[in-house]
Order: sequence, then C-alpha cells, then structure tokens
Amino acid sequence: MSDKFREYKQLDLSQINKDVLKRWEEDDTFHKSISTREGNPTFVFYEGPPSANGMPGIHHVMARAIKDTFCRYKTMKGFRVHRKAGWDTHGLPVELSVEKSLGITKEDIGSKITVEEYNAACRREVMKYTKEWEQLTRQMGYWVNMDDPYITYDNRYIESVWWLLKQLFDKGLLYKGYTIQPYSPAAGTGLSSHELNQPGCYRDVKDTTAVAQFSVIRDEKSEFLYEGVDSPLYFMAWTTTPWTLPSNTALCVGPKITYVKVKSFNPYTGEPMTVILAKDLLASHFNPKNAEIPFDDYKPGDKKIPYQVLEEYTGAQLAGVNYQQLIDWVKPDGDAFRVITGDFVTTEDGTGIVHIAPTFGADDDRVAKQNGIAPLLVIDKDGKKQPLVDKRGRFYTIEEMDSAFVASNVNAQSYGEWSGRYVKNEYDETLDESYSTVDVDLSVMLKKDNKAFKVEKHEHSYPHCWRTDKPVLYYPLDSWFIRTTAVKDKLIALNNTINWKPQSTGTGRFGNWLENLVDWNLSRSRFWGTPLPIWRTEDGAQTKCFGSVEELFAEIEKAVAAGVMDKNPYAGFEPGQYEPANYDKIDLHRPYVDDIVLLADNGEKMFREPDLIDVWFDSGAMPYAQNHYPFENKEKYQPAEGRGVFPADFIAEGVDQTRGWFFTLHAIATMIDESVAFRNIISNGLVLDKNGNKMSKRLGNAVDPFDTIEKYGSDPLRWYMLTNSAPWDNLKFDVGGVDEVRRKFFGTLYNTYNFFALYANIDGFSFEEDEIAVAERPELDRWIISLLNSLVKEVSESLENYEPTRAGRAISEFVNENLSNWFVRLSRKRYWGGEYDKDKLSAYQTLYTCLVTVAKLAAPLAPFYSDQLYTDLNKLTGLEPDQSVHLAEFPTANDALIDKDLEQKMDIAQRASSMILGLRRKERLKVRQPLAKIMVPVLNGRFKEQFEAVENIILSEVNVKEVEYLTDTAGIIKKKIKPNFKTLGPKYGKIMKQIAASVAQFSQTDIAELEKNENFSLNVADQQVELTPADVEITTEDIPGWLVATEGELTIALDINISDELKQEGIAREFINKIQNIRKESDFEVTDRINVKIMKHDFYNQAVENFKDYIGSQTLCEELRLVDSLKDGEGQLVEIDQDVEAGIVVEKNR
RNA sequence: AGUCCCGUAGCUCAGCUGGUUAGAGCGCUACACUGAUAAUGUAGAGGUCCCCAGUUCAAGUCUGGGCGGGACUACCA
Repeated sequence: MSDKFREYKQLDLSQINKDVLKRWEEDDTFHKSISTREGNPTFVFYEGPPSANGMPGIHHVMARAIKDTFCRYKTMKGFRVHRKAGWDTHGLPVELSVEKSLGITKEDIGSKITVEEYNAACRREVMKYTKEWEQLTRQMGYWVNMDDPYITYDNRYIESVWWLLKQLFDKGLLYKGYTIQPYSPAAGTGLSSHELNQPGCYRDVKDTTAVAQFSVIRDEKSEFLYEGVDSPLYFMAWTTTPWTLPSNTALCVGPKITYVKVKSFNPYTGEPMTVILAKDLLASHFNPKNAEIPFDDYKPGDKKIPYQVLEEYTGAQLAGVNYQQLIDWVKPDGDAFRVITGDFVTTEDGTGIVHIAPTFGADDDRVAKQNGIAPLLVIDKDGKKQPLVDKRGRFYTIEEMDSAFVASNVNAQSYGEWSGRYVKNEYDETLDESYSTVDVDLSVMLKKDNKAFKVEKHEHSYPHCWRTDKPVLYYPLDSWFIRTTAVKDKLIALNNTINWKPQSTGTGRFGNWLENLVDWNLSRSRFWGTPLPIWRTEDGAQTKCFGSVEELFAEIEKAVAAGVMDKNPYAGFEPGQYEPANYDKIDLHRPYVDDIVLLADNGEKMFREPDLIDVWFDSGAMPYAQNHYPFENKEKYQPAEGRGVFPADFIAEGVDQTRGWFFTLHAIATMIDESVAFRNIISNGLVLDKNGNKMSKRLGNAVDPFDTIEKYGSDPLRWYMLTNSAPWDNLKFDVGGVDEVRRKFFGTLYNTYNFFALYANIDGFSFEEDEIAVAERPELDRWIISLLNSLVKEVSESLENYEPTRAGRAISEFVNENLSNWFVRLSRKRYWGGEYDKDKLSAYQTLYTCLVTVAKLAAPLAPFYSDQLYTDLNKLTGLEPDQSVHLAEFPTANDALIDKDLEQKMDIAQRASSMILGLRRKERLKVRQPLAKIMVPVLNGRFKEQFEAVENIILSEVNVKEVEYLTDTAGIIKKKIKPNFKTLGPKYGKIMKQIAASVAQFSQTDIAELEKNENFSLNVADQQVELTPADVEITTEDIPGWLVATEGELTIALDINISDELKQEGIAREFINKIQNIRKESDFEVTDRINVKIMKHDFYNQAVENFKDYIGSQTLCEELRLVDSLKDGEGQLVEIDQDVEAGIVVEKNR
C-alpha cells in the first residue's frame, strides 16, 4: 500500500478508461455489484434488445448511458439490479442484408438457394457485429449481464413466445381476419410499403371520378334535416375509384367540419334536389354567381343552375343519419349505410363527405370497424367471405358465389351485366385502351339514375406494381390478429399508472395511440422469424395452436403413428428437458415447421399457417421469454417474498419505440397478466449531428463511438450526452461539447484532486486523525459542507425522479463554482506552509470529504473517473469499506449540516468580492496592493450580521484592511426604491402602472418617511394606496464622493487612498510574487528553503527592510539581504513598479 | 394528414406556480491573477425570447392560430 496519494502529471481520461476497465475485470466488480446485494430488494431493468446486424452508433451510447446510470444508481442505493442483455435477431432488415450479401432476391429463395441455406445465412448475418457491440458495451462502461443473453431466434425463446401466443389463443384474443394491404392483381401478390416506395411506383394517372348522391332515409334520426326541404335530400360524396361504390357501406364526415344544405337541381337530369356537402367546398360545386338566379327561371338543360343555401350543420350533428344503398347489387350483413365521423376527413377536395368502402381502403376499414359498420362481402362456393372484387381484379361472378347467398343477398338482375368485369382494364389483356372502363360505365349508370352530380376526369397519383407496371388495388388480405381492442380500457388504465419521462409521451403519443387502437396485425409473409404455431385444416374449420414444443412433439408423434408423416423431424428431442443441448437438436424456424403436417381430431390433415409473426412481438415478449418462462424460472415470477423479475422497474429507449417496443411490452403484459410491463420509463430523443441533421453513414455525418471513446474516454462522452440537454430532447451532438466537458468538469475535478494530493502528501495527511466535528470547523468549511449536503439531496432527488440532466448539472456546478473556484481558491493559504494545526486538518478533511462524496455522486453518470478518484483517495485512507465506488453506498444528506443562512452569507461574500475586484480593475489597482478600507451601507441588522460573518473572507480575498459599516443616519447614502409587483399587483391590479410611476418619483425624504413609519399613503387615480416596507424594495445606490459598485441590494464603496505603509506592503507582496515565480522557474521543491539577495533601490529599500520577516515567511526564505551590487550575470531583473526594476538573486539554502 | 417534441445571445442550453435590468457555459475582445500553472479570475460586446392574436394591471412563461426543425403513425375520398 502506498503512503502517498497518487499524483498525476496530466489528466488522460482515455487511459483511465482502460485502467479502470482492467481493474473491473480483474476484481470482477460487476458481478460483485450484484452478489453483494444478495437478499436485498430487487430493481428490475429490461434491456430493449438491439439487432447485431448493424454497427452500433453514437446514439446507442446515449440510450445506454441513461440505462446504465440508473442501474448503477440503484445498485449504490442497495438494490440487487437485474439487467439481462439480449439480441433482437429476426426481421426484414436481416433478410435484406442477407439478400444483399448473397446477391439474391426473394424470388430466388427456393430456387437458387434453399430455404435451409437462406435461414442459415440469416443466422450468421444477424450476429455479424456482435463483437463490436460487446466492445462498445464494455468500453462505454455499460454494465449489463452478458453472460447469458437472450436471443430471439433461440428455440427456447421461441417456445416462450409460442406459450404466450397460446395464452392469447385460449383467451380468444388471437384470430384470423383481414387487413387492407396494397395488392397487385396482375402479380397475384401483396406488396410491402417498402416495395411501394420504389422509385416510379407512384404515377400520375387520369381516372374517371364521380360525385355521387346518396339518398337520405327520412326517419326520426334525419327529421331535423327536412326543415324547409321540398325536394329529395342527398349527401354528396366524391370518389376517384367509382368501382368501389358498389362496396360502399358508410359515409364519413369530419365531426368539426361545417356542412351546408343546398337547394338546387341535378345538372344531368334537371330534377330538383337538396344536397348536403361541406361549406368550404360549396364554391367548387356551385358557382357563387348562380346564387342570384331565380329558381322559377330554371329549365332542365340550362348551363346556369340556381341554388340556395338553406341551413348549416356540423359533422357531429349528421352522424347517425341513414341513407339508401347507392348501388343495390349485394346486401351486406350487419349495420351499414349510416353517416359516421372520422378525424381524417378534410375539406381540401371532394365534398367533405367521404365514401367508405371498408374492403378497399385502409382508412375506410379502420373507421368502419371503430363504428361497427359492416364491410360489403360475398360468400364464395367454399363458404368463405370475399370482397366483391376477386384477387384477379374482377367483380365476382354469380357462378362463383354460394347459391344460398346469391338467393338471399344478391340482386342478380342489376348485378348480372357487371359480374366478372375487371375493375381496371389493365388487368384484362384482351382489352385495348378504347374499351370503356367500369369506372366510366358505372358513372354513366349513376347519371341516368339521377345519382351522379358530377363526373369528370381527374389526374392524381396512384401506386403501381413495380413488377408488372399495373395499378395496385388496396385489398383485404388474410392475416392473424391480436384482439388488442378487446383490452383497450385495461391498456389505458394501466398506462395511467406508468411514470413516463417525459410525461407528455405517455399521455400524448402513447396515450393517443391507445385511444385509437386497432387490432394488432401479427402476420408477416417472411422467411426469417418466429413461425406462427398454428395448424389448420384446409377448410379452416379445425385449428390447433401450440404453446410448447412438448405439445407439438406429441402431435407429431400422433401424426407419424397415423401415417400422415413419415417420421418425426424432431426425433431425439426430449420433451420437458430444458438443457440448451437438448434444444439445439431441433429448429423451430421455417422451413422445418412447414414440413410438419398434423392430424385433426376429425382425421383431416392440418397444415401450418404459413405466416411468421411480427418481430415486435418477439421483443415485447422478452419479460417472459428472456427467462424461458414458464418452462423455467417460474419461481422468479411468483416469488415467495420480495420482488421477482416482473414487471420491470425501469426501461429506457428512444422515443421512436413508442409504438414499437413500448407498446408491445405493454400490450403483452396487459393481456397475459393484467399488469404493466414497466413502472418507469425514459423515452429519449434522437442524436442528431451538430447542425441538427439526422446522422447517416450516407451523408458521412455519423460519429463513430469507438473513435470518440478512444480519444476522450467514455466519461466525458456520457456526461456530455446526459447533461447537455434533457434526455427526451434531441441532442445536437458536437464533439466540441465533449471536449468542453473534459476541460470544464473533469479537468477541474482532476485539478482539485491533484491540488489536494500535492499538499496532503507534503503534510502527510492520510485522514488518520479523528474527524473534526463540523461545528468546530471554520466558516468556509461549514459552508462547503452545507452545500455538499444540499447537493447530495438534489442529486438523489433528481435520480429518484429519473432526471439525470439535473443531477449532472448540479454536480458540475458544485465542483466548478463552489468547490474549485471558491473553497479551494480561498483555502489555498491554509494548505501551504504553516503548522499542521486544527485549521489545516479541517481544511484537508473537508476537501477530502467533498472529493469522495463527489466521486460517489458522479459514479452513476461517469463510472470511470469517479472510480479512479474514489480509489486514489481511499487507497491511502482506507476509510471506505468497498474497493470500488460502484460497490459503495450512495451518500445520504445530513439535514443538520445544511445551513441556509451560511450559504446566504457566502453568497454575499462571493458577490462582494467580485464587485470589489471589479472596482480595483477599473482603477487599475493591482490586488497585490493592499487598500485601507471598504464601506458598506447597512439597511438592517440582519444584513450587517451576515456581512460581518464573512468579513474576513472578503477582506483577504480582495486585499483590503477593514470594513466600515455605514448606517443611514448620516444621510450620506443615496437610496433607490422600486415597487414590489408581486405583493402590490394582486391588491391594486389596474392602477399598478400608475403606482409604479409614483414610486419612481419618490424623493430621499419620502423613502426615509416610509422606512420610519413603516407606512406611506399615496393617492393614485382617486384611490388610496397604502405602502408598507414589504410592498417596496429599497436599495442603496450611491455613496456620494466614493468609488461605488451596486448589484441588487448590495452596495460597496472602496477607499482608494494608499498610505506609505500600504504602499510598502504592496511592494513587499510584489517581491513575494516575483520570488515565488523564480522558485518555480528554477524547479525548486515546494518545501525548499532559500536565500535571497536584492540590489538596493531607493524606491523599495524601506519596504524590504520593514517587511523582511513577512517576505521571508511567505517564500521560505532564510536570509534576505539588500546588497549594493550584484556580480555580472548574477541573478535577474524583475519589475517591481512602473519603471522600477530590481536585481534579485534566489538561491537554494543548502 | 394526425400525434408528440423542440424554437431564448454566433453555438449549446437554464429560466420553478405569470411579477418589471432575461441568465450560464463555449466562442470573441480586453484586463487581471499566479507554487492548482498546458490551469484560473473579472469584465465587455452580443437578444424582435420564431411570428400573429388573445387573457391579464403585468406574458419568454398561460390560451388560440400560424411558421420552421425533428420523430412516429398513417397514407386518403
């Protein structure tokens, strides 16, 4: 063990990073931080699994710094912290990068490459950057348990996921339905949004559009609309796809949009009518000039059609009104033909009323479901429900429909001629461009039926299939869904119990998302992912969902026994045996599961539903699947005592996960356990480049975390990210800021430590003396201890509230402003020279305590340097029982040591000193020149008492001999008065401005009177105003005839007359300074004794003689002589005053 | 398009429940200090608190509406 505190030549945080890492590894500190908390309450953290198929970026440092900070903090608070690492391994990005690296497309899977080979490639690809990730985790000091990470492709993980799906299936929350997706009839395939966003897919095309008239049904719900109406009443709705009109089942209005009822004539038939449309769009359908035309003058066929606005309604009022089906081909089953409201409705184009065909529009489908509107479906020969248009893009033929359905629901007469027609001519190779389209023919039909208001060509952007160049349809496709809407209320209720940081994300983005919840579409047509564990007979009548490998294994055995399968592909697997080796024998991925054919209870064959599940389900399942629950670790979920591993106390990820991981965690936990998955959450913002642009490799503005850590060390990087802006604000990342943190915060802290070490080593301080009671320590020490305890309080509160930014900023402010710039600066003299007395000891003990406490407070945020600082301090003193700061207990504040009055006093001292230094500078009076006195006007006793307490500190700081307190009896102080708006405002309100004006006019006599009587009456705007001292702020402004500075309520005058005595002392201090410089330049040890010779000069001979002892004591000079001359080349010249130079020789005393 | 975040000095950010000279750091300029020394201190210059309306005696702060940047979710008659 060393007998000295370690001293540094310079601060190398990058090296410290490496040293500390090495020590952590040698001492196994991370595991100790858990094992030493054995039996304590747990703190559960969930790691949102990253995908290792991409390189980690600087933004990962951000999220992980936050995570790490709170896990370390809770550890220091005594909790046993759970934090298991994990990897997200499934999904489209993996598939895409495999395809890129193999140079294949999805088309090639199964032909150029087998599914087996493809999957094997995915498995390799997904862990490609594991090493880099682990390295970053290590280097940045992110403590997470990587011994046994969860991996979503692992069979055991998948098994837990299956178990969860089975629970949902059993609860009736898993069902097969459809969703509206882009679909290419020509290619016979659904398209992903990714494919749709290929260049050239959206093209401007001219389509026939129609404004149709939907006839209102007159009943009690619509009666209010008939006021003043004497012709048939219609809603008007516009569509760019008239072929969807036969599938219309609702009309949608904006609840806040204003609609008008207009009396006019149908332009094609000339029939009188009354129509409803959005007020904002009136002018685009009715020419305002025609409003003047008398109705009687109108004849059918006239170009100018008169109209008259009868009434206005809001969309909300229209909701619920029923209308007649526009085209009566097929009757829907269920509620339909009703006006509903939707927020997405605008008045930008059309009529402000949107035609809803739930089978052919995503918005339509959603809004219809929310309002209980049925889609228009037909039943085919197999008994399956189908939209009116089949997958080839044709209206279903009557022959292909179920005959009973045709009899009950289909109007064969009107539908007949349309049956089998392609809705887009492009789908029929035999048709040329001249052939009229369904859109046109339907529009013509509507015109004839008095149901069309306007039919015209309209150019708009429409998506096309990138493979066939033909238009895409939005089409319902089969998918498996989780019925999250069934638990919507529960989701919302549970969300309200979660502590969101920031709160607005929880109530806003996340809360709104829950309010507008739709069922979770679980299906993905992919290859690399968790397969849906559902087998069905071909007709879909029999369904089995498996919640474990064991169940599936048993069914396979049954199928093999019945001869449905040749052999069990999972033969050799031992059900119920949970060793990894056992699970390595099987593969639950495609294509292996696809080959499994099972036997239904009725003897039919069952095939797996080919979909994979949404990868978000994988990650949302991690609270369970990371522990292979419920197959293993079941006891951790229902612990006999204390807390188990569910739910999490804390999670943190980017705000982009709100509808991703945050939602899936929340949804799964709610559905499985009616519990939250996490209690506290920080959703952090993005890391942008310094100009506020998104970082990307392509733009070359991405910052490499490894380089940054290598250069600066992790601590400044982490500190910068955590303190520069609140975690939930976006961070404009600027390396310059990291460097600033290094200099400002770590540099200062390091300097403070080094200063301490330097003198402590000289004096042999090792904190072996008894601790001096705080009450017995000097004012300055009690002050910094008070601030330190206030700091502990603030940091603890901030971290308890998940606000790392506040914590970090408070620590930094303490270290820079108070500890270094005030405490150490004022205490310097206490450390160097002099006796090793109680004051010196107190100075050491106080500084030591501050440093070690700061190390602990900063440890969660800056784990490396804090540990180094802690270790350097503790190595010698052995005061702390723990070998690492991360095993130590987090400090707790001692309220008894917080002295707000003292903090106030020191604040006065700091401000007074800086004001006096300001005055000196103005007069070009060096601080080395002592001055006689300062004068301070005193307005009340309390102020005087406070000032007196810190008088000596101020005087020595500014090098002035004494303070003179001025009471105002002498009348030499000029005062200033200002109204106190906070007290007067509420009392006098409106006349506040006049009062302020009157008060500003107060004379010195007025002010004196107010102070004396503690009351002053004013008459303002015929109102009596009573002022008490509390209603005004009286400050001193000036002391005529003196050099004065004023700041707030503090006024100080400086006496700048310099007596001979003072002048001499100034000269003496000048010499001290010069001699000290020479000592330093000559590389003398701080403790070396010296002899000094000074060549005589009338300017300073007297001063040197008079202050000989003083100079000697300050510079450790044994012998100080004034000499007549110096030898040539001996000594050096120093400037003592303007144009006065002294020859001086400084020698070591041997 | 909807939801959410952000907009204060050249840059990065504070500014608590509204209260009258709008702050800090960096950068710039000047000066000072000096046995913490590749440090440090003090000051100066630098502001349309994004814009417009409203509430109020009083708005950087509250309300409404815009504008700009960003994120997510949707893609539409």
